Amino acid sequence: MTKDRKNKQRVVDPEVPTQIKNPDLVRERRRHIIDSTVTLFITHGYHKTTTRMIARAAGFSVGSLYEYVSSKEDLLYLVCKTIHEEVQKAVEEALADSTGDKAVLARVLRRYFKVCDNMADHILLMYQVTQFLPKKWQKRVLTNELNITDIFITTLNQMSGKNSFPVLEDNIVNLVGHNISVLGQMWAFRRWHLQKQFTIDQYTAIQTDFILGLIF
Amino acid sequence: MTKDRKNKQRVVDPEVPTQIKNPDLVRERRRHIIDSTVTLFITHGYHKTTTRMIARAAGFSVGSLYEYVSSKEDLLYLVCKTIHEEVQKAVEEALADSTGDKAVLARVLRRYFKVCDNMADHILLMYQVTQFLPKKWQKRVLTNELNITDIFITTLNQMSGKNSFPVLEDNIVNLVGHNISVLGQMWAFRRWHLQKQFTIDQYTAIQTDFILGLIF
DNA sequence: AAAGTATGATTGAGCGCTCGTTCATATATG
DNA sequence: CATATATGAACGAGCGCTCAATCATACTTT
Repeated sequence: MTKDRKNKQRVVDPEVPTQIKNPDLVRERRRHIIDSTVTLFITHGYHKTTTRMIARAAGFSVGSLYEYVSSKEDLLYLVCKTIHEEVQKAVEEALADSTGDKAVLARVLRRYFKVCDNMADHILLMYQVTQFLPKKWQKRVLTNELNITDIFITTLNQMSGKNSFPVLEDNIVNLVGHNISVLGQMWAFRRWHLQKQFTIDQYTAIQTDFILGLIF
Repeated sequence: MTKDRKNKQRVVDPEVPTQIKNPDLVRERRRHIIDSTVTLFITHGYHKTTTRMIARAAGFSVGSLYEYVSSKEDLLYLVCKTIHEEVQKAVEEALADSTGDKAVLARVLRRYFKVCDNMADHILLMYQVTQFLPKKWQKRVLTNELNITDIFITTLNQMSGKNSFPVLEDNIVNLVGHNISVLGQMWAFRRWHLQKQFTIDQYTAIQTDFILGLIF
């Protein structure tokens, strides 16, 4: 045997897998693996999900799995990144054509809370799992996570002073943006408790009053 | 010897350790172990903290460690429980003599946010780590966690209609209670980002306006 | 006081096991 | 035959946890 295991040669960039030639195949299967993994992570968490489970769920052998993904950590990164992109995209769609008056802002909020409700599992997963990423990747993902707050902040800044909107000072804008994104995500966190008392629509309605109250 | 290892006699209730006789000693050392563990969990997280690290940090051997604690999971439970009690106690103190007017509520909020700032690491740890508890214990801890929201809800209910307070409907009280506890804890979550723009005092001031705005 | 004994407390090498990862081999494709 | 892809047994690092052995101290006995 005398294999020298010392030339570890670990793949550093998580984007690049090992040896399979057909790039379309790779893309498709990676996507498939990520989807399977997300489901497993949601139900069992990161640490209790083994690579064997992942392989099985995706319909591969462990060996094949490692043709498409360079490590479990890599997979974790991909999962975080994918979920974030989905959430970000959904939020951006919800905020489309968001120049307007009070009623428009209310609609934006309604859509955003809806997104948080639909993607609750994913949002929760991101919060739980980001902490296990290596610091450098963590930063990349977390920076993105904050972007959702920033989306609201820039949106509010655009609205400020126009139509029926009062001119908002920076502090207020920042905090309102923060509160919006947080109160949405808190629905994901505390859903099971809150659902005993509110539907998502009621929650949305009251929180909207709440937020509009601060602005007007 | 011919010891029959079969009489496993595992301790079920996490409160009860194994064989050391002096109960005061046990209490004191447990406390010491828990404190050391909290620090380790905060810096490394639950899974990356090994029992060997814990023993070392507490100044024991692994063997001794297991005289005071029946398993790593047990220790996790104790950590969660302890932190929760500390937070709960701090919050209750902050809400002492909370019958009064607008100004009193404002003071209560100020105190609460202060607690969240002081105990930020602990609050964060609880959120991160509860998920690794066995389900049955999870419920016990999480139920408690929600108590903090409930403290605000009952406090608000007591204030409702008295002094300068308007009569608040149930829905509003519930949601305001929820928002208060959440916005405080969010300071712990997003401290590093928020601190770039706000001091805890500024944050408190604006959020207080925010919350009072909804009530009045 | 000295020697003997019983008991509580401490230790750390090592057991059993899990799980991420690899690689020699098999199979499919062209 | 050559090349691309798939497989899962085997590896070994690392972990939680145990327990026979050792130390420390108090209590008895002579």
